[in-house]
Amino acid sequence: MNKNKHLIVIAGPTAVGKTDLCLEIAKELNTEIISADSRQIYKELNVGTAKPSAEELQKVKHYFISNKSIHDFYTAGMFELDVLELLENIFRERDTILMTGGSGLYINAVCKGIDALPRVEKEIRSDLIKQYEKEGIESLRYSLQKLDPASYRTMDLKNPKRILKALEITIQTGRPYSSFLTRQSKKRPFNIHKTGLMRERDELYDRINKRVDQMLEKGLEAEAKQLFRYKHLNPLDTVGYKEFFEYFEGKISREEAIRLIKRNSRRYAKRQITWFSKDQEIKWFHPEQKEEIKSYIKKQISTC
RNA sequence: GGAGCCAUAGCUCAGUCGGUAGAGCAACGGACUGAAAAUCCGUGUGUCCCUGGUUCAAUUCCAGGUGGCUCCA
Repeated sequence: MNKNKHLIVIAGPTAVGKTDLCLEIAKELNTEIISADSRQIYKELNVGTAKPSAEELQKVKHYFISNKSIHDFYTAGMFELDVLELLENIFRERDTILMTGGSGLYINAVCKGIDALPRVEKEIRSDLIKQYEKEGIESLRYSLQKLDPASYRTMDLKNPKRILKALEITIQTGRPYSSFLTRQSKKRPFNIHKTGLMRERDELYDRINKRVDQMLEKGLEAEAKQLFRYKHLNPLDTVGYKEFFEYFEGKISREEAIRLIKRNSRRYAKRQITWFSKDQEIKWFHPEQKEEIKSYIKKQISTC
C-alpha cells in the first residue's frame, strides 16, 4: 500500500450534479478525472448520456469518456483492468486522482475487484441467446442445473442475464461458472476515499425531468435517429435511446417516448441510490456542500 | 338567488343492492461479480370531503354544511 496515493471516488445518481462539482474539485486539487460511467465510454453516445461538454473536457483531463465504440465489447471486468493500468501510470506523476460516475458495478470493480473470467466466443453467446429466445428461461435453468448446480442453487433463476452469463462461462471453459468466483475483495496499492452526492428525491426527480428537456433541445432525437440502425447493440439498450427507437418504429408517440425517458431515468436513479446506499464506506454530501466536501477530501488525503 | 351533478390512493376514475375498497398511470422498497443507463424481484401507499341521523354495522342510505362544475335566473 502506497500511503501517498489517493483515489477519490465521487459517486451518485444520475443528474445529481457530479459533473460540475467534480470539475471544481479537480481544479482545486490540480488533478484529473476518471469517468466510471458505462455509457459515456462510447464515443457515439453524446447528448443522451449527458457527457461533460467539449469545453469542460478541455478544462480538465478526463479518462474513459468516448474511448470506446458501441461496436466494441466492453465489460466491468475490462474496466477494472484498464483503470488499474491507468492508475499505475498516473500515480507516477501525481498523488491524487478523482473517479466519478454512476455505474456502481464499475466503481466496485475498481475499488474491490471482480473475479477474472475468460473471454467467451461470440458463437457460444449467440447460441445461448437463441436457446433462450426459442425455448425460454426454463430451458436455460435446466442447462444451468445440469452444468453448474452450485450456481443453480444460489442464482436468481428468474433473471435471464444472470443465467446466460453463468452458462456462457461454463460452456466456454468446461468449468462451472461458480468455480471462478472467489468473492474476495482485492487489496489495492493506493488509498480509496469514497464520497457520494445525494439530493432529496423531489429535487433529484425535478432535475432529471429538466435535464431530459435540455437533452431534447440539444438534439437527442437526431442522435437517436442516427443510431437507430444500431439499436440491437447493447450500448444502445440505454434510457434516452431505446424509447426513441420505439417511437421511430411507430410503437409509441413522440410524447409518450419523452414521458418514458423521464420515467425510466427516475427509475434508473432509484436503482443507483439502492446500490450506493448499501456501501457503508461512502461519506454522503449534498452537492451544494462544496466547501464541506473539499475540506473532507483534503482531510482524508492528509491524514492517510 | 334557484336547480342539478360531483367529492374514493399522488393523478384519472371504478366500486360497495349497508359488512372499512380497487384499476390504469405515477410512486415506493429490494437484489445484482462482466451486456449494469442493463436485468430481475417485491409493495396499495386511503379520515372513501365534514358534521349529524337511521342501523348491530355507514365510504355506501337520509339531512345539513363545505368545495367544485353545469344550467336557469
